[in-house]
Amino acid sequence: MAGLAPARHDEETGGRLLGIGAAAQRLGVSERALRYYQQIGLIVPASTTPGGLRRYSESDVARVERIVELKTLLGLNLDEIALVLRNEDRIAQIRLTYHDERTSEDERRQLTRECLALQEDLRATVEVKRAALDAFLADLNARISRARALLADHDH
Amino acid sequence: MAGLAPARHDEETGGRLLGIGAAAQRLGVSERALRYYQQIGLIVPASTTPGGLRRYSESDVARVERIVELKTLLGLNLDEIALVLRNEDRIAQIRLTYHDERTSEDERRQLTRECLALQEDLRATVEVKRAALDAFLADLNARISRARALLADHDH
DNA sequence: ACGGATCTTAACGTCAACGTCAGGTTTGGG
DNA sequence: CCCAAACCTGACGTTGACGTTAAGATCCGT
Repeated sequence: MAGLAPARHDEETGGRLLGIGAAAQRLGVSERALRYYQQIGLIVPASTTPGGLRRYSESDVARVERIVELKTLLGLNLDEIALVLRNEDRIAQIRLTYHDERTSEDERRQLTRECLALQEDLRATVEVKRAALDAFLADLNARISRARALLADHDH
Repeated sequence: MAGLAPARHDEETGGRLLGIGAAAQRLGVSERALRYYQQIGLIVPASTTPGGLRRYSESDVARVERIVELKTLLGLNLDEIALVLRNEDRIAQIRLTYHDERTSEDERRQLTRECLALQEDLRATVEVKRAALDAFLADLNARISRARALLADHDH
């Protein structure tokens, strides 16, 4: 089974669904943002009431948290985030298909390779960013050392 | 003597100045962006022709490179970038007037300390980002390892 | 079955960071 | 001196990611 993976299917949502207001508050984003994310296909609430009100599950919340992370941390725009999420959805689907009896050995290997390639692609871009950030930090530290030297010199 | 904002000593520009077109092409930004950066006070070209054409020095180019770096790498907006650059200009100016008789010891120490604080503040935010990025990478690597394990298992 | 909080869609507004003309000016090579 | 290329200054347009009403529907506790 999935260890810590959010492979939660909505059969297991246990009734603890959030309205859009509560979800927005917990996430620290606006209701408008949640509707907008849905509008552009980033997320669909786990269910809706017969009257049409959005109900968000915990995995929905986690998904939005990921959206925010990808946005603030990696600086991706919503189109790029859509790509990443689609990849991850694909991976989840592959994992499901993988355990299906009707899936052949060859198919499974193929799917796993595809999944691996997608993840490694993302890792490559992230590592480029990390390297650049390290260089930036090194430069910054050098500047700080020089300023410190100036100070120490003056305090003689 | 235009000693207002840009404290770069371009005595040694050796005539190798770039027009806005060449500068933009080398930097991979638009001419409009360069004019806009000037408009909001991020950069002033090293000189202008008597007719009013902008001429960019190598240090101007370097400055714009820094702007782009701060933008793409740290995700700062132009207002925040203005803050960082002004701080760095200040440090450069302090370094230049280091042996100026008219600056008192106390003044120098105060300025240096102030700049140091600002730099360390920037470093703090950058390091937070770096830590988050590392966590992100670790998670990604874990996912990749699991996928690899799946593959190896199947290749048995 | 009612009323107030919560939510709906639709539509227009906003802001940063430029893009894109239009119409006139400057420059550098021949 | 001439002219095409490069450049200038406004001024208005665009795009992404929402913010903000407006006018009405839905949910839920009593």
